[in-house]
Amino acid sequence: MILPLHDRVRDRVRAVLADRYALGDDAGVSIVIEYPPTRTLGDLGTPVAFDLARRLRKAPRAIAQEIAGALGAIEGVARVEAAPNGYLNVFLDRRTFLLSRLGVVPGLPAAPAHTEKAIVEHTAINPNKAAHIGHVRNSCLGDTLGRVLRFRGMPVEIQNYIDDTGVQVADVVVGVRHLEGLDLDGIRRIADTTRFDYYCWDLYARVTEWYAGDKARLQVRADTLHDIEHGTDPVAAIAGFIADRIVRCHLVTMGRLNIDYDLLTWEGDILRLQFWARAFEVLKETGAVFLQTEGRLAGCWVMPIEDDLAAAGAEAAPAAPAPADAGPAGDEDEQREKVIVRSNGTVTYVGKDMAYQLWKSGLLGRDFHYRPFGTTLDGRVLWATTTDTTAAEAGHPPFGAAAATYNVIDVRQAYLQKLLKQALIAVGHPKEAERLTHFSYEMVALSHATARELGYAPPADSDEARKPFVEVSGRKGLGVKADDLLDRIIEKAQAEVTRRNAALSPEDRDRTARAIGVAAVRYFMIKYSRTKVIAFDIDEALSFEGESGPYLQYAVVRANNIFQKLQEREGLTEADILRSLLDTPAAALDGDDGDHDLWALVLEASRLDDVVEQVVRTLEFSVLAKYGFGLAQMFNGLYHKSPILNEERQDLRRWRAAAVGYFRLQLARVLELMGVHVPARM
RNA sequence: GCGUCCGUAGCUCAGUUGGAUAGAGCAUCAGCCUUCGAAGCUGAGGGCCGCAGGUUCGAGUCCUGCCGGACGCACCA
Repeated sequence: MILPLHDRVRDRVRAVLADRYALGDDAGVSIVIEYPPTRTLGDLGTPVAFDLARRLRKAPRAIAQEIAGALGAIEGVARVEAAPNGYLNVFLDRRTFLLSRLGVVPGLPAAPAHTEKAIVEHTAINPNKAAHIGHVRNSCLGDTLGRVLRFRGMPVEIQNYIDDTGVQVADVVVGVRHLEGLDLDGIRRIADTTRFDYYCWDLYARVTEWYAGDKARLQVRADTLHDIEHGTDPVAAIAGFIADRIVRCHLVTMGRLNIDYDLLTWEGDILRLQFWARAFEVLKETGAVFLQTEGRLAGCWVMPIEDDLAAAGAEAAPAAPAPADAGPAGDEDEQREKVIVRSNGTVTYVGKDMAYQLWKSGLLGRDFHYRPFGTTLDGRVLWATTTDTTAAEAGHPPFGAAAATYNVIDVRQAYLQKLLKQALIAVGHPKEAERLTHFSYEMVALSHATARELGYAPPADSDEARKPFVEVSGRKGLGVKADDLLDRIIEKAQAEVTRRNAALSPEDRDRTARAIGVAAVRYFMIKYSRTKVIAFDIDEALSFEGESGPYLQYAVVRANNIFQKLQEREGLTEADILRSLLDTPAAALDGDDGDHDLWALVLEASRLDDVVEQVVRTLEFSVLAKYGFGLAQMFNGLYHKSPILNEERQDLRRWRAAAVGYFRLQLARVLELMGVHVPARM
């Protein structure tokens, strides 16, 4: 870990600036710590002298030289140099650095842990059909976010929102009852004997077609929705059954990817427990919403939309809204408004979301009841909300009321998420709004090749054919199901594992193939910027070569093998080697022969904490993916160039082994952050 | 119309709060398995960083305009 050294260097430079140039903390000089492009130039560097050049009317190089001369000794630093171009470069004490990273000698104290809780909401798949590739992107990002926050010491609560009362579930209920003519027992038999999420996937597509055949049939949907909302059986019972079973399918699918949750929040409970009613009171009391009495929205409770939402006014435009009374001139609806409660008295999706968000931020003054729903991947109770007061209340951890909330939802929801934030401000909680983050990401589409493979080729002369990718459509049933993708990639991994490791037991082969498949899928989902549309190509995702999850795993497996062989052949453990380093000259690490690659690996491996900080700051996981890949690349280069087992010089092999030991520790951590396990062999 | 995002090598993409010679993977070509596992390594070719201005000691990165593309702006969720 490198950040404590950043801080130490930065503090010392700051002290020199204050001392020598009378530039205190209020002078606004930011001391940026970077990494010089090569290790011969230094290990850490700062361009601070460039910043000061104008202010001090001096050449950057001269300033850098002055600072370097005034710094004095810094613990853990071998020397500081002013580069000819004005950079101030820091060379670390390599031996001490590596030994302290490995715990052989005491290191710097760890940063204090965060204590505030964060809620991460992700997945939130409509419980009416199988998960597809787009959902996988959401869940992988959300799960990684949770892991990254926890890595920094923050308690995290992962929630999965279940929309069990919307039209999507209603549509499948319509299919069950009107297309299939089934009752609850009938659908239960099917659920018990088939891939139920796949069954519903197809049924849902058929219902969509059925509606298209005669618009009058939409009345059936409306009636079904009404029955679900009012708990009228048998419709409500069937809807409840479907949602429950599909959610369990989703949990299994996500579990295959090492993704799980602490709490399932059911939308139905938000309504039944009057969360909305309470939120509505708050919204009315604070004037955040008001009853529109005229115009086309007459009879609706609406929220005025802030200017900066509609038009990107850079300035705050104080007191712009001034709702209601004035009544904007006639039909010109200058003042834009968002309907929260429809004229028929029902609440919109945004309203429900506001109630949910108020609860998440601890501002609602109500709580759910909780029931055990299942078991998490690590054997804890997976909780779900409930209205049932007699359910097992005891023993559940406190839920909700987080200091920070992250909503992982695709970019198309940006507008609504912004409204949500605005609502928090409107009810008097700007701080909570500040700490509400919409973690947005772009869509997953299909490459033309993959769409063709799935039997969907847009007509050659159509607009679709000219686009760079083909859109996924859940309604038409067009898309790659998450489980199909996983099945295929694991099957392929298994063939590869079998070819390479004939002696492996079937169980080990299976486990290994699953680990590799997960790595391939999860790395693929992480390696692109979240602002980029992924044109999903099945062959590309299935590839295990080059920049891929398995490449990272393979590097760790190789490193593990070295230590295994050391143990087998010479009875040496990593601990033995580390102990022996205390009185071994560190020429190998110091690069006395002009080769700094071993040290470069150590320094790069230590950057994980710095990378994680950047990841959290930018919410950009491609940074983590690239870091892991680059680290693995450095190791692989060294692996071919600098042998350990076959190295005769004791000092060389020991320091190489120590560096590799640190490398595998750090890369394994990177993989863990991605939710990827390292198999014993592959 | 308004807003958000994207445009970097043949293809797919990185590029850290502006910094040192713009980097990977795939594809192509040439090499490397008797030496810790070749899911690997080494090397080569391939770039008006969409275009034009501006700010700066310094711009792929920030600002303005334009061009091209995606998405959003419902009494749908």
